[in-house]
Amino acid sequence: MSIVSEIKPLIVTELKNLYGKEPIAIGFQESELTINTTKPEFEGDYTLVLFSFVKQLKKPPEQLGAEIGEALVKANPEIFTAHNVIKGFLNLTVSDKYWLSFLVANYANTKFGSRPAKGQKVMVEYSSPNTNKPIHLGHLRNNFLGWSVAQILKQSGYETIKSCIVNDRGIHICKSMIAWLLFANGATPESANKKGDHFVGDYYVRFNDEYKKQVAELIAGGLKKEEAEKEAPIMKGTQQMLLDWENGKPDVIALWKKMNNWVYAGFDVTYKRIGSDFAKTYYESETYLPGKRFVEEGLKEGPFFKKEDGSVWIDLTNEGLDEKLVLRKDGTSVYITQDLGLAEEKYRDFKYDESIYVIADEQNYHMKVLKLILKKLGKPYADGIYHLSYGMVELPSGRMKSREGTVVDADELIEEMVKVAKNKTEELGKVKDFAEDELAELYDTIALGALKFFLLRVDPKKRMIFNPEESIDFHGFTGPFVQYTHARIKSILRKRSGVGSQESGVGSLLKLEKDLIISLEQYPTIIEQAVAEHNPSVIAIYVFNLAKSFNTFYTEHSVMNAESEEKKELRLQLSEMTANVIASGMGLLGIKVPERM
RNA sequence: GGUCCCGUAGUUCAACGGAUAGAAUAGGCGUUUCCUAAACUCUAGAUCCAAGUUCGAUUCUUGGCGGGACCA
Repeated sequence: MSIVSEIKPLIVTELKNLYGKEPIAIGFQESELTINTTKPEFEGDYTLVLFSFVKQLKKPPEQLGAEIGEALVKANPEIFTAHNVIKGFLNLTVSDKYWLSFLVANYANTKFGSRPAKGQKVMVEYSSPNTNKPIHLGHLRNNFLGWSVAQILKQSGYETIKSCIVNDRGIHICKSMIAWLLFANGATPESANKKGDHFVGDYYVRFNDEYKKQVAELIAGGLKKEEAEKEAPIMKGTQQMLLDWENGKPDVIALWKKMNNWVYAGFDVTYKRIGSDFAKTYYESETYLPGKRFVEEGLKEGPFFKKEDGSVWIDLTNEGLDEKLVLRKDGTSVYITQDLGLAEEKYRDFKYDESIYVIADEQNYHMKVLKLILKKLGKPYADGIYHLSYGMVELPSGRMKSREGTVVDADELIEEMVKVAKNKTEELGKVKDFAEDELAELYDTIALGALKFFLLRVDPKKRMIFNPEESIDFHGFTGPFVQYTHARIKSILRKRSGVGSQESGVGSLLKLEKDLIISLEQYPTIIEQAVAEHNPSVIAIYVFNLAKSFNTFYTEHSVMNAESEEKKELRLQLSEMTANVIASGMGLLGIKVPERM
């Protein structure tokens, strides 16, 4: 229960008491009330916007505000101590007593903001890599988002199932395979001393180089560009390999398994490092056939229909879209075919209430179609499908392009960040007594904290720009800033001797103390917002503001050398609760907070 | 050709239709015999354009201009 949700019914009650009998006022709804935190330049804590009542009650806002304010203070002296009206805004001051009792009740509660189980199941599908290349920056945004959203839901009382669909089949992996056959001479990740995903990715690049070369040669030999692209031997070989794969040719299957396993071994290392985990992993090689069956079954009952050439379609013109192809004329599946099958399979496996797909916004149309088709088929789980659409990560120079070699590799980026964390830490020299493994852990915590915070602090829906230089910054609106605040608080708390009394015995609060409590009090509301919007950035922004609020307080007022024992106790409670909320909020983002740094 | 998304300080991001549009960073001025200066304080700086709805528009509507994505 937050203060705002506590205030609202009180206001409704007073509105009814004051104006309920007037014929014009039919009813006052909590949902119609606009309550904001009061802007710092005005006196008060929370503000009721009066304009919506002005018309209804035909009273000037000043009079209206005065009447409501007076009635509220009179009826709830424990909560409100003062009010004032400026223009159309009623500013209410909440009593220090209220804030103090809130603090005493919650400062030691490390679960503050968590909710009891709701009995609802949510699947979160995220990460979903291709097996032909290593994880890059764009995947990182996906991974961090998916993990964080799942964590936020989990702490809000939902049962969550994290899943991943691996795109392990198709032309792309065949390209890596054929390049390996042609150029590797039997090399392996071990023999090349390379991470498996990078190793396989290199052959994908190698394929493209060779392909380009062959195309150029053919064009020089007189072929048109289109023909050359079709006729290049390496491409023909790849297409043959894809057919062989579908027909289950043993040596192709064996090679495919071998190379995919190299990739998985590489992915595992990265996943472990960034903290991604999955309760269930699906593989496209296993879901594309059920996808076809799914369509074939739907064909019997409509709404799928077959055209003369044998291709299968669904008509979405009534929904404002076109006819969509769901099975090619040769019976092979298209992208959406396997997604239909997978949706069915996921529901059968877990009977979810909601199924979140963390997928880039270039798939908006695709996901819309997927949901529409399932709805049209009358699937009970269709409404529960939610596309968590996120914007692409771009470089200052524009979109990352693998062909131009501008893709930011995840492993390299993390290494780079760790290096910067190490240099900076050594330069400051605050943890010289740390053992080597403690140091390594700290560098990882800071590096990943910076990276995760950077990618999660922006509204997922928005495209974002990654500037390599700025992103590595550890100052300002960054993960390390928040981590540092936490470490400083912990440093204070370590100095505390014994257990303080529950009641601090302080009667009133200073401005900065109160600001901090108000900020702390908003944490549960912020989580609710993050849940409703499927948006971790509100937590990142909140936790940053909280840290800033503490830092301002910290420089102004001493905790251990407070003016009195009572003040000291109060500030210890404030510090402890701030540390708890920071740790909790950062935890929701998948970011660790150090005891020292 | 059709559908969708986005335009806010130099830059990267905020702002349920609410008060003088917030931060961070880069720039300028300061703070360390006192709990960690990866911090804090002060300063300067922005809503793409034009209409409309509204007591009130960065937010909603329409039309431009600019950028991006997708579909056939």
